[in-house]
Amino acid sequence: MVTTTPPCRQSGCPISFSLDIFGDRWTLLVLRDLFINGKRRFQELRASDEKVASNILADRLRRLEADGIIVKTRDPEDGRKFLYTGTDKGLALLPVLLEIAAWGAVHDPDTAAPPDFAERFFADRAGVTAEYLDRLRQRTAE
Amino acid sequence: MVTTTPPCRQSGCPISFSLDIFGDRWTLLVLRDLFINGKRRFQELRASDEKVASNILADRLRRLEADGIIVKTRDPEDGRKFLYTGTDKGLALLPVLLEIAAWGAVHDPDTAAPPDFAERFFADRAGVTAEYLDRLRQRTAE
DNA sequence: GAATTTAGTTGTAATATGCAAGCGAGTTTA
DNA sequence: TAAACTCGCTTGCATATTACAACTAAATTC
Repeated sequence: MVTTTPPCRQSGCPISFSLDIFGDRWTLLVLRDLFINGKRRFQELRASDEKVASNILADRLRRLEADGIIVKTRDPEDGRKFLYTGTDKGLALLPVLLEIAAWGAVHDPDTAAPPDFAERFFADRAGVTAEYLDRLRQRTAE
Repeated sequence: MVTTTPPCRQSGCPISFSLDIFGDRWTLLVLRDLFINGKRRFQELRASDEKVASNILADRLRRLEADGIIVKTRDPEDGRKFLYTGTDKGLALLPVLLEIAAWGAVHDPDTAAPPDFAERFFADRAGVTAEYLDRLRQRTAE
């Protein structure tokens, strides 16, 4: 079985604290799919380009819920499915995700990001972030 | 030996690209010590609160240099030592580090971050980032 | 030139991840 | 109402990564 115990480095450093939660190879990709790509269900998350293993995905979703970053609810339209939704604490990570995306867009010569994304983001971080947040809220309200 | 081959997920996603470079348990902590805590040498980096193993640290420094994020030079004052210094590409990650730090500072009840750090950062991201960058430049110019 | 410091490497054990197969609960079909 | 089908996982096992301790080569100091 996949462990659920965090590394627990506990040095008091806020970066160390954050990385104990999402400083691994998969967690931020899951949050990207949830918060930027608008995915909400297990199978949707599995279908990401990076092909996360189902046991790893299950483990990360469990941790994220335990850390209060997402909540898990049954899909009212199909009782087999669950919906994963970001909490306020989780959505507060959107600026982190976009900052990482902007750096990658600038430094990856083969990026698939929209051509003007990084430029727009650096010119108006708050505005672009709010834009992505609105888009997410619209989709999760459907 | 510790491998040096990156995961190479290559999906075109800028977040995935970035995480291939620093999406592991140690790389961002190394960059924190270099860019925020002003450390420059192997032993200084080893002495971090999180106690990174020497083989892991050596591997991460090697990768960061290969990815053009830091450069390694001999210390002119002591030929046994090397100095690790951020490139422009590397220093462009400072906003990522500070964004992560701000989130951690807000959500860690036991944070050791300065009490007003997150508040100041959210009020003026560019200003606070420039402040940290100046502080770093001063120290590396010594 | 002997002792010390620095920046690592090497071997081995522990831990995390990747992959394929399977399973139980809920849903659809007949 | 029962069989077949989804969905969200779990399990077992192989591989990859990390942790820990000991050791080494090069440069410096005494």
